[in-house]
Amino acid sequence: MAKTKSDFFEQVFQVVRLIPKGRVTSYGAIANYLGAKSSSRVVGYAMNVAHSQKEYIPAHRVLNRNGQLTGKNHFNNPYLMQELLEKEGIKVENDAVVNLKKYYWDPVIELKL
DNA sequence: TGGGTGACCATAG
DNA sequence: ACTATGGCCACCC
Repeated sequence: MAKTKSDFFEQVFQVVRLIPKGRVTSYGAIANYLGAKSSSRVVGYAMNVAHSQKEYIPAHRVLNRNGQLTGKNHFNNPYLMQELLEKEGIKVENDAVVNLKKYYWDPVIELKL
């Protein structure tokens, strides 16, 4: 692993990129996957700079524990996040994912070290 | 070095 | 049901 000042962010981006199309996960799940010591806030912080990354980060697939599109405000257009999700077959209403349990993708379970 | 901030989460009243 | 608060930990100045 290349040692960078933001090695943590890279790991977060890596996991986010691994999220299958049509699936979503939560900040807490990613934080838990990287290690319980990591707080979910840091994951959100990583997403904040995600748009600045060279690689495309499907940040629209990352939601909070409640399934709400809390980060939509950080997209170029607030509607973009919802549209991207619906484009992948995920229904979104009132800034929240419908049937979250059905689309939920937990890296701890799916990637299972 | 230290304080402020945050796209979160859980608990308490 | 809602708001308030603390904890969490990496990043930026």
